[in-house]
Amino acid sequence: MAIEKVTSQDVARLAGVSQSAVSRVFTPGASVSPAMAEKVRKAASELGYRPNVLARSLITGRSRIIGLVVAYLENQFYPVALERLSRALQVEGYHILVFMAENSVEGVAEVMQELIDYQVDGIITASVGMTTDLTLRCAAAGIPVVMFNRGQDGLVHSSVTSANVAGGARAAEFLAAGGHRRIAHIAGWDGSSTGRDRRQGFLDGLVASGRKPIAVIDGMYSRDAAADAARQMMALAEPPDAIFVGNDHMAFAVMDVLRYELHLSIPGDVSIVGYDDVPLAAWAAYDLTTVRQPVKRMVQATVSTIVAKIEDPTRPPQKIEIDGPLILRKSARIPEGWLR
Amino acid sequence: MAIEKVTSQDVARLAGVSQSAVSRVFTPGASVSPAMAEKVRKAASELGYRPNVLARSLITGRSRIIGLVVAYLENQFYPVALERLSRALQVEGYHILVFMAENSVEGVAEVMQELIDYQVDGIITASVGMTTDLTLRCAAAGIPVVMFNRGQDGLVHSSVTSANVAGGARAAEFLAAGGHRRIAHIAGWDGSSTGRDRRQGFLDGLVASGRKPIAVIDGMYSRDAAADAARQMMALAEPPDAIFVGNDHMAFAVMDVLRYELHLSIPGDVSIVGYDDVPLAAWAAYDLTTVRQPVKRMVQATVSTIVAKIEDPTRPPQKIEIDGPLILRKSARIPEGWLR
DNA sequence: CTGAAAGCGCTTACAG
DNA sequence: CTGAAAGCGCTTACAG
Repeated sequence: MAIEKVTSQDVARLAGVSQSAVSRVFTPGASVSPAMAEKVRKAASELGYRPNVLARSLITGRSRIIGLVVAYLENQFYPVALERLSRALQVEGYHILVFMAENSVEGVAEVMQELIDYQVDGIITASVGMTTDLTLRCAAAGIPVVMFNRGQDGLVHSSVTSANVAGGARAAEFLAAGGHRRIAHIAGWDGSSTGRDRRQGFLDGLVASGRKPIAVIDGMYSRDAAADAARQMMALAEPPDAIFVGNDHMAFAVMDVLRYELHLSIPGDVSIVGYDDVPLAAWAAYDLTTVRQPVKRMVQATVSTIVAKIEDPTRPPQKIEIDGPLILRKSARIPEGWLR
Repeated sequence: MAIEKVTSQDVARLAGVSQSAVSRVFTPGASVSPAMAEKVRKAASELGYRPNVLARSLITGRSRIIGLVVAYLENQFYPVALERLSRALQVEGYHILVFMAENSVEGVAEVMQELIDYQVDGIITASVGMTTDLTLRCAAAGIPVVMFNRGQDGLVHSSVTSANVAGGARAAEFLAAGGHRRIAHIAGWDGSSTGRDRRQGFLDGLVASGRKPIAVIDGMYSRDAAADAARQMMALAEPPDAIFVGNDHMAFAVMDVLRYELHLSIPGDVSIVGYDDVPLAAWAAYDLTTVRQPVKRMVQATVSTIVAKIEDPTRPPQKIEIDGPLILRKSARIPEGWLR
């Protein structure tokens, strides 16, 4: 049933040339005469021959596989990024091998091991915290790593994030300018750089406007945790009139609690600002004012960084930060005369 | 900087045994003495050795890579399925190589070619229509294919779907029992078996209740197309009082149009029933009554089917259909005494 | 430009 | 149980 695999040998035989010649025809940049190329291509297409990428990788040391380590896909930001990353990488001749990780040290360790087994040319991590241990092991194995949407203190790996501190500050400034008096923050996971940076930027921004948050709770990037945080905050004697939420995914949960459990109006009773601008944020049901993460440019930067590093392993790691605008929609009161 | 790769040779040298012995220790089922295993493992862990999966695949003819062809990830059903597929396959020792396809014949053709280049052990397609051409080429290359959430007329490949005809019928029966008088359908893409089957089941179910739909429009599994369809239907002299929508992703768009453009109440003015039961359907903002696709069981069936077929290529293709319940929420009037 | 040969890192008969 | 050897399908110096 299964037709025999056709190899460069078979093509060589049919074309009446050496096997090396066949290989050269399929190796960009190798020197072959037009006549040879012609003959070989004809035979190849007759047999339906294509080079075995895995065999090639054994000798070139390049698998053209990029490992993507990701912990969960419920937050719409990640599927969107995955789709874009995959398409952009395909254009460069790479493909993504998916590794779903538990967000635990052992989970990530196990995955890293498998990544190495598959001889991936590079690793992109998304939505995973990586410990220094693993970081070092990758460096030891000589595999370039780019952290997508997560930063790192040291300068071991490259990372691509949006300008989270600035974004958080922008949210603060906006909410302050909107005349809100009791501003709270449901933060992104404190174990992540994005969560910490957005919180930091937000608090700094508030201070710059001469204010302080009335409450800050870690929402863990989880719907349930964020919903609980919202309930807690709204049970305060003086509940917030504005909440900056660490990402859209949590903001949706918060909005659901405010509207459908507490029967509050948004932004009438409480203004909500999110972070990410996932497609769902633009749907009428939420219509969420949010700080956009420029996924397209983040993906471009990620792809070009990792490709460059694969081609030249001596390249130093880069920290890339891309600024994103505040997208005005209907979930937060817009300050008079606000022009962005 | 990049530490040298450690090979089975290196381990053999350190352990003072032959390279084949090292290989055997890492080959499940090969015969090695406990003493040998002990020695080799010690040397291996000392050097941080792990077998090169790609080199292994060259000789075994098994890459332990499954190609996943998927067209888009905006519909939350697919990221959820991707995550579950990936985790389940990881347990079986496989990983997913992602191929984002254009939903065109050429797009899929190009992708199929690359799939073969990477020597994938099997292919799972999701959200893609495949033409018979490609179908045959895969068979020719001897690569097992399982179509996830899409059926096929012939019996060339295996497929795993939910019981779409039955599901559509269930929706019809439910809406009819709810006493709706003007029932319409925004159908899934007519080019897909799921879209056609759900429509067919729905129409049959309506007939069984002695009714006919007042309108049927192809929503193309697209938010925009579905929204347009909703606008068209609601502009009718006698607009529908219930709409069965071919999947949740479109149903959300329809609900947004009804509520926020037309200021109608759901289910007060119009009942909505969807299909899939994606996580978002349970969120309070939509609270969508929908026919569940049992993703977990569909994934299990997909994984076991493809693994079995890889292990025994003579296995005949299978068509697996898994029944899913109607999940009652708040977007559709519940008939009195309705007990499921 | 072209071919013969070595070798990438493994697995797997084949002897012993 | 163990080792020497062949070979998976390629790429790439090395001669010519």
